[in-house]
Amino acid sequence: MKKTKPKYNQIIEAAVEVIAENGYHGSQVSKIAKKAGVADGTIYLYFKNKEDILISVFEEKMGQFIERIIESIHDKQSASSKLLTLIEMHFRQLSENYHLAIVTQLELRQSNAALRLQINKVLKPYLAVMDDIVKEGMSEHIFRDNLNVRLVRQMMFGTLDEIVTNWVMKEGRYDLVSQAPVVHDLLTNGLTAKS
Amino acid sequence: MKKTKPKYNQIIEAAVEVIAENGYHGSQVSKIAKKAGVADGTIYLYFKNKEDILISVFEEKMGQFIERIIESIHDKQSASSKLLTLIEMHFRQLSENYHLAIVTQLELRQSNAALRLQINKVLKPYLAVMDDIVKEGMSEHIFRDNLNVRLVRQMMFGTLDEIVTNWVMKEGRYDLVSQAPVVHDLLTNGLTAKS
Amino acid sequence: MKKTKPKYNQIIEAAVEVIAENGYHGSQVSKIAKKAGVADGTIYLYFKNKEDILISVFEEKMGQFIERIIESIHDKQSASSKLLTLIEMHFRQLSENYHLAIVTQLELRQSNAALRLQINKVLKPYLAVMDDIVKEGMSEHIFRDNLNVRLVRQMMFGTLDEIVTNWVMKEGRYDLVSQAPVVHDLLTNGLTAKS
Amino acid sequence: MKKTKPKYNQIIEAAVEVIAENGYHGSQVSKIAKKAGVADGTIYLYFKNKEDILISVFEEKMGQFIERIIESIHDKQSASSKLLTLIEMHFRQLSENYHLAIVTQLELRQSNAALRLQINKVLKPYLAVMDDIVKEGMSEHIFRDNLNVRLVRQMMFGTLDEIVTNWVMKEGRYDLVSQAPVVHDLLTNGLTAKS
DNA sequence: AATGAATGAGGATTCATTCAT
DNA sequence: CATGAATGAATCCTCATTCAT
Repeated sequence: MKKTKPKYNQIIEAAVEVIAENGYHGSQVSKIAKKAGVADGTIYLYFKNKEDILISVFEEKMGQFIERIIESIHDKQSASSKLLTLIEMHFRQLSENYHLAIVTQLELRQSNAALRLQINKVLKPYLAVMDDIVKEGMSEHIFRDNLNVRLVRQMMFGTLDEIVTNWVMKEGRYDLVSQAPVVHDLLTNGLTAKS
Repeated sequence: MKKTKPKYNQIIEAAVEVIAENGYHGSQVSKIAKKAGVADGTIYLYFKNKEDILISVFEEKMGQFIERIIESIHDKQSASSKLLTLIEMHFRQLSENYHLAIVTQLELRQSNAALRLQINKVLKPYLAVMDDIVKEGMSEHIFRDNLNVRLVRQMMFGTLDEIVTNWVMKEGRYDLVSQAPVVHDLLTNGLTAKS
Repeated sequence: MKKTKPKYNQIIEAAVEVIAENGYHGSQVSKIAKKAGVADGTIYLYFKNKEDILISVFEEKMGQFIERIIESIHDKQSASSKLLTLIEMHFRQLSENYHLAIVTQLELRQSNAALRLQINKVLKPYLAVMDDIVKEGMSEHIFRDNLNVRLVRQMMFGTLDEIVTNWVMKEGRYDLVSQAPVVHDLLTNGLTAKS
Repeated sequence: MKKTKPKYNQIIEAAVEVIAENGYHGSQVSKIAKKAGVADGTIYLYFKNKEDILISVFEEKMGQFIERIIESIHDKQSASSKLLTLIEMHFRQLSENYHLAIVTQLELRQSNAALRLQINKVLKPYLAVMDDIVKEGMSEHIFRDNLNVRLVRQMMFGTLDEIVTNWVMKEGRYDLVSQAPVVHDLLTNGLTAKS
């Protein structure tokens, strides 16, 4: 049976809340400790340093984020429906966790180069999922067979990321999930009018 | 006639270089002053505070950036060729100014929420140009007539931004400008195979 | 009958090693506990606090140190030969226990004033032995009869201490014990040429 | 004309007082700054870090200390009278500056290995003066001609150092300078009764 | 206009000690 | 007796900004 590490999770959850509320630079370790209900020093029994808290937050949360997306698209039949599901899940998960959305879209980007390298490493599996969908669509002949996978994936990720960031900066005042089909349509069919 | 304000420009140019070389957090006001060849205190005769330097850097540089794009697309006939030109110019200008690319794609994003609001304000005219192209394409019936302009523009900007950021993080080791036609094709035609 | 208290001695020995290897300020209680093979908390079943460990180290080690010197000089006939033996034993014991020498000559001196008062108390019997030799020499008329015992003892101890400290700082790269006769000669006959 | 660097000297003097009063570990940078009448940050315009303050205190004070001794013995005729003067000056200077005596005899020894290396470097010229006196005495045939200079110097320095340390620990309750002739006599003539 | 010496607020981290088990 | 997870106080240094010259 897996040990639950309650303190570790308390600190992770507290960090998300504190960063979302106070911003990256306003999030002192003592503030996170207080919110987590532990002593300052206890933080350092579970994390190497402050940066390690942030990396761990991202790893834990993105790990779940990606797992759920993989699960959801698993039983979808076509690359196209997989893409739609991915977009929906991407929007839904961040919609349903506004604090996390603030942290991933705004605050975590204020980190330094070293931390961003770690973040990119965590993102890799997600980008690989996108790559797989593109490749699958190509072999299914649903997508064009001469696509530059890297560029397509950058379009996909860049589009989703920018849309969520705008939504967060508008303080989540409109519905994000309902836009998934439109985004899916734009990505698959482009701007051009059908002749 | 506009005064040339040589010190002002010296400081702006110094700031771009210092930030590109030392990163956002390694760029102390004293370092910028030294590179600009002025005393620390002189900075505060031209800028309200450190944040004001950064905003001004972005305003000056993005101002030129956008102006040149507007100029370039001015004589293009169709929305589609305007979009291609915009993509080319976006890639070309950042390709040709690697220091600026580092600053806009990586370092300036480490700033706090307040600064990023300012940055978004500066970006507005650029986003408006994109919106206009989309609208023009719709009225020309080159693009579909039921496009959600905001979402399309977020797809466009997100795509370009993500592609340039990846290029910067790969240290500019491949050619960016030559990818413009492919990106244009992806945005206009999407992923789907032509029937 | 005295109980052997194995843990107590384990901790004392571990402390000497840890301090010699890591320096006074690099010797955390947890490090000593680990080397001794006990839990951190166990330390506090045998010692009042960290300072108490250090005092005890000094008491135990200096106790043996002094005992052996007293034993060695016991059967010597004259004050002069007692002095020679004391010098030899002082040098020999620290020579043969380099770790202890580092601790007594360098590391323990980094302690605070309170701890040093304790250390001086432990040294008292050793200084008394020196005083006795001086007094004996005076009553034997081997030494001058008007000596200021305190000053003489400070000269003796200061000389031996400085010589050993220099030797430790030179990392024990030369033989210490063989210098005992010269030091004995200097102390007894001084610098002056015989007429 | 030499610039007086008033702030630098203020900080040095403040450091001696603060360390003498509060001990090495009780001397926070902020306490030194306050006593010197400057802001905390000003300290760092003149010193690299806290350790650098301590090294500088020792350099400045020992520099003067040694200079005055060299000056005083300059016109003395024999090695023996030079030695007497050196002892007197050593005792006098520390007698007259009790704060400095506390710092050099007790507090500075609590420093780490790195700092002690620096201290030894500063002491070198003083030890060289002692060496010169011994050599001079040997060539004058006032001292024995087969003396081990290093050992003699260690005896001299160790003796003076131990005597001053004892005096400081007895809180300066007796006169130190008046003991110089006795110490001089002990060093030159040793313990042995004249036949 | 220009200088640059001086300011002083602010925070991550360590480690001796405790106490529930 | 023994454990070791948890505690929380305590401090050096940086750097944006000011202001007397």
